[in-house]
Amino acid sequence: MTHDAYTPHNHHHCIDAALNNARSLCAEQGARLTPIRQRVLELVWSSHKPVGAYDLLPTLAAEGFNSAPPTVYRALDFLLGLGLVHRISTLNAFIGCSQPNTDHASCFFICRDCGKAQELAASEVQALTAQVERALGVKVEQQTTELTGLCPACLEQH
Amino acid sequence: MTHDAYTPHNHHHCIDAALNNARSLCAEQGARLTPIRQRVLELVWSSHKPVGAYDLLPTLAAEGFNSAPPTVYRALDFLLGLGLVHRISTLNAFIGCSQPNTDHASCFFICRDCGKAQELAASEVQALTAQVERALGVKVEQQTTELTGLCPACLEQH
DNA sequence: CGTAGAATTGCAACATTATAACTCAATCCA
DNA sequence: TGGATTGAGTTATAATGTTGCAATTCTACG
Ligand SMILES: [Zn+2]
Ligand SMILES: [Zn+2]
Ligand SMILES: [Zn+2]
Ligand SMILES: [Zn+2]
Repeated sequence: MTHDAYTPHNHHHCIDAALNNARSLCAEQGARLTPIRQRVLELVWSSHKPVGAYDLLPTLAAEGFNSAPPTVYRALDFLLGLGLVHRISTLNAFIGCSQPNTDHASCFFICRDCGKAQELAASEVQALTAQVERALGVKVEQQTTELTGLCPACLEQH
Repeated sequence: MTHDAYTPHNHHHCIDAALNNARSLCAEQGARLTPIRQRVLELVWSSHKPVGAYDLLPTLAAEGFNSAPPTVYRALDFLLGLGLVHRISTLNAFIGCSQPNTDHASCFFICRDCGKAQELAASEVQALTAQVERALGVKVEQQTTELTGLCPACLEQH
């Protein structure tokens, strides 16, 4: 975790890193990072706040891309498949993955005030998987955790 | 946890227990368990599978209840507020809470094959909250975890 | 009782999120 | 080159969830 969403930083670095990750991952997997897919990834990474699919449409339209829902959802599905973005189910929104090269559960803390989300590589998340498999005799294939509350900055303002 | 969703059992006991819990909780809090609220709770508890809001409409209509979306969503909101049901965000669905008297995070394992969901009172879930608060300096107010995979029975069939 | 205030419900319209079905264009590979 | 595969354009529609307001029912209090 290089940049914390709640710590001021030059966010262009986040975007650049995300694009570089995407390019190398696509090259590696023989997947095509087409203009629209790349642009959608950039837009998702334009902040640390989860963004809705429909939020992207106006920007894409203004830039001359096709901007019908299927276009965006297809791009998002592609990015989800490669693990470059995560879906935040409680918000019906999407956010860039900050560790796209590792197989990991989707685990985020989301500030209910400023909306910024921080991905977590919590060891307890892995422990949870193991415990559930043991307790229930099941096989866990996917795991999403969404924590909501107040980030450090928003805590101070209250 | 009296009944495991993946263990055969007389499910009427689950429904009865849920209704009794609801009645006493409502009495305690001065909340009104109106016919439609009670019926929605029963229907949510009619199986161990999360149920969509719109799935309830036809049944309610057939029983003479008003069956417009707001009716169901209001009943569900009421039940959510009392902690009698949980929302499964990844499925846009609702399921009865199996421990409605305790303040707890929403944590479920959901079988992707048979659809049955089991609520979990995992200690790791609590540990996760604490770890995140420590690591990020945030205040966690809410937490939902959804694990997907195969339950014991469906594991055998594969 | 009887009535004011609050909570609940009925109802119509609408908003948001996501997908289906079919077409055509671009790219890849033999 | 030619055929297969993949990606994108287009239109329509499905699925999920909300707003606003009027009508009704319940509750509390005198
Ligand atoms: Zn950043
Ligand atoms: Zn914040
Ligand atoms: Zn049961
Ligand atoms: Zn519960």
